[in-house]
Amino acid sequence: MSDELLRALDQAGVRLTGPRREIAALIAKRNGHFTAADLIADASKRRLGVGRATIFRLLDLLAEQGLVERVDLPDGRHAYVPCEPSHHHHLVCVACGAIAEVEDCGIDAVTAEASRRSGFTIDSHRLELFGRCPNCRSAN
Amino acid sequence: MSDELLRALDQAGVRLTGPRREIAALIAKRNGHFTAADLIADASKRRLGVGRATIFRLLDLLAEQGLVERVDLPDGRHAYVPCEPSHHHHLVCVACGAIAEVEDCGIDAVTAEASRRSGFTIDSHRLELFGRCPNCRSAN
DNA sequence: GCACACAATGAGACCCAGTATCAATCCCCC
DNA sequence: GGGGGATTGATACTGGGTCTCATTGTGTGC
Ligand SMILES: [Zn+2]
Ligand SMILES: [Zn+2]
Ligand SMILES: [Zn+2]
Ligand SMILES: [Zn+2]
Repeated sequence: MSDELLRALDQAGVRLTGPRREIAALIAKRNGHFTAADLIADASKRRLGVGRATIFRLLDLLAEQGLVERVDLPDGRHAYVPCEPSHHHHLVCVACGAIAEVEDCGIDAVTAEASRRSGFTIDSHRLELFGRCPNCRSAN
Repeated sequence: MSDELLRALDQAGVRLTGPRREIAALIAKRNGHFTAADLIADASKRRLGVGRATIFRLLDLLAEQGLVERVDLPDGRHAYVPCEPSHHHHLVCVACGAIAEVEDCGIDAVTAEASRRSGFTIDSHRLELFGRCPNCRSAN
């Protein structure tokens, strides 16, 4: 479950403290995207004594390591998605929050063309796809 | 300058009030992206009596009409970009905030392929490109 | 041009995400 | 097992954005 996250953190030379283990477990138990507020609520519901600040700090750490990625939802909320530390994008179900990963984004051609026309150099890009997962589509 | 915004609002059946005209003028005077806080600062600097709430309300309205688009900066801030109400994306200079528009995003193929593999239906997408404009690149 | 119904405004309180601070505590390595 | 530096949590704080509501301003029909 959360072993994967913990192993990756350990590998990166991060101390595996009690609170971090507990938060990692909370993340592992979630599916789809989640917000910091979700984790804070989870933690308080289970009366783990972890503070808000610690949760934000761990999320920053995980994001740095690419183990989690920030997604900006269409409504402006900031959410996180657990993911592989390689370049890819996310397909977000707007109904239930389920996530699918898009491995090869294939927009290098798009960025190259945009760069040529505009004269900008392009350092990075962000692509998010929003729709409905198979479950939510049929449940409709 | 701001006539374009005002005309579009009028066309949409929105009341052209004094505060809205003033805020539209502030937006027209900006170039590149701006945040709500920027506009609030502008307004207070010129001692226009417009309230914070009015600025947020107009931004929502403009966004609804597609006259302005929300951009999530890499650092998580929410900014706005004045733009045409047609599908397109933005190329944002991370150094000075300059904006270029990418007319044809050309990622329909990407979304179609992602949809096929994942079983999701895709309603919308968001693509943002970050880099440096020609000025900032040479100024380096 | 005038009055009226109703949308819009602004002041302020309010809420929530995220950050800063700092003394107490905990890991990890020796 | 001990020591030193990283981590933690309580708390205060900031800043973005929303809500409320009494007051004002707009467009409209006459
Ligand atoms: Zn779904
Ligand atoms: Zn990509
Ligand atoms: Zn620039
Ligand atoms: Zn597009």
